[in-house]
Amino acid sequence: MEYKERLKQFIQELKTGYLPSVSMDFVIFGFHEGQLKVLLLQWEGIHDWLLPGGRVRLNENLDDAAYRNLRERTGLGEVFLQQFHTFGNVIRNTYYAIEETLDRLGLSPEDLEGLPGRDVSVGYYALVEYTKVKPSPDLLTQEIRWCSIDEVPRLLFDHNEMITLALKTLRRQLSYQPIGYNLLPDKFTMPQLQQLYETILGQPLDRRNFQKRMLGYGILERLEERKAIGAHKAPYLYRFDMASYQNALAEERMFII
Amino acid sequence: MEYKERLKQFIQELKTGYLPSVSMDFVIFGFHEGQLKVLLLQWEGIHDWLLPGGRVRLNENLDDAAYRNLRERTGLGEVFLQQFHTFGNVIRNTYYAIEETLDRLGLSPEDLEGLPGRDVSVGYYALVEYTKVKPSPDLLTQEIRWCSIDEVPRLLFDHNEMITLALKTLRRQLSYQPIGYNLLPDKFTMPQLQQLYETILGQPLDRRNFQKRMLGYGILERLEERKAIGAHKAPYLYRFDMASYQNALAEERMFII
DNA sequence: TCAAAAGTGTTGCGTCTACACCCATGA
DNA sequence: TCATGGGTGTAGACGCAACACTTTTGA
Repeated sequence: MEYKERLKQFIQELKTGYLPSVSMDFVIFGFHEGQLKVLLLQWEGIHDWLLPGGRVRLNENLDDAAYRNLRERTGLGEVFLQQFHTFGNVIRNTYYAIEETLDRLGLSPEDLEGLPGRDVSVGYYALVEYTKVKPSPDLLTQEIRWCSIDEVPRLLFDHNEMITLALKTLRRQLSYQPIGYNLLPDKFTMPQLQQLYETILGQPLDRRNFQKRMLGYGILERLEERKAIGAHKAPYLYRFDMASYQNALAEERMFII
Repeated sequence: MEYKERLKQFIQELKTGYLPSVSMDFVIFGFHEGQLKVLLLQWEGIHDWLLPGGRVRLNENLDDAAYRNLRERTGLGEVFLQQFHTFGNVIRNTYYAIEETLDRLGLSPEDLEGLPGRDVSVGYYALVEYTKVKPSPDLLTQEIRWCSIDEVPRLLFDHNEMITLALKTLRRQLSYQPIGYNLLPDKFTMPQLQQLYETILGQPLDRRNFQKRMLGYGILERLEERKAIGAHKAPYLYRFDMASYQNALAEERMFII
């Protein structure tokens, strides 16, 4: 069985080229059609979904590994990527027992000999621009796709928990840094930005106050008009003023919503 | 040389009983005489200081390992303990080169064979009540002691960076949770609490406003008087009302200072 | 000309800040 | 009785939240 061979080869590589007992998992957020989405994938031979993950090379910095793995999955280099928690429960698998998972993969415990029985996994969350992402499956992956945040199915291992915590962190983070620009196209309208905030926070916001506050931070640059969207007044386009933006970040200014 | 033998035995244990390539380090905060302190230790044979650390047993949850290690160092069980970052740079050693450190320990690189060349280290910070701590050195440790936060010397590895980030996290955390009670004795006065906050935040606070706010949170219980401290009006004693406190935490109420 | 969405300004309330006086105590 | 520190109340500033009308556009 060719797939099984590939799998074994993959495991062999794990034993030699990567840090044992350390892995990483990614909660990759995207925003599309008014919905917050996460990137999920499916291993071959298993019909359940899980978060994309990765491992650290022997001579690679942890954060570098994160960027590398993310690039391998999404094709994106320049993204917001941040550690949010390290998960280290022995039984991180709350859905299927490990044995059952192995069985479905067509493996026996002997195949894993020499690997530590468990990983400590560093959780990262990423904010990416939905349209720029080209999900690319790897050796083990059968399918990879976006899933709306409130339609996430039961995932393998502790990955549901990871998403929950990542979202919680993101919401909190939103008060410290204007994160929006990672999730939106270069040029966007104020209603789009507001919708993003409302989606992440899960609550409606006052249109006028929102605009006032956002402009008050002095990190947005207004461009010319934009028409298009139907029978309404055309909203302005904005762009993040990166200089002021970096400045604000450096000063650790608060962005309370 | 007996010490070297112990060291080798210790390393042997590492190879078999613990997760390879994962370690943890602790920034243990205490508060005493108006100063914020951290617990530092010194390895035998090396005159430099470093943070207490630990490793994870093969079958042990990460957080359990943290509590175990902390207990082994401080004798304390019930403390505030929280992950703040995972450090994974290949060269986490910014002071001495690893070789030099080995040399001072009387080891050669061969002694480490079989161990991965580097660790990913999960940083935890702890808030403990200064007077309750009984620092207990381990096999490798020569001395262990409290050090005022602004007199921390250059530490081995990336441990200075860890303290900096832990403190930053603590300051930020202070706005989300009233952390004070972990650092103070059961009964404390308002000026004591204020001093704690001022010390952690590194800025003076208005006495009246501070008291108003703290009482406003409804998590403090006022007790009878207290005399003692010199030729002044005796301040009230307070105690955290644990029920309301837990309640407030659960609601994720903000505690802005 | 109407419906739907976007742009903008003002008012009021509540909250935080700044500030001063009285009280208790030991020397 | 005085110096030192602790307890408390109030007035003003500020910021945020609530809110309504006008503009644009396509149907």
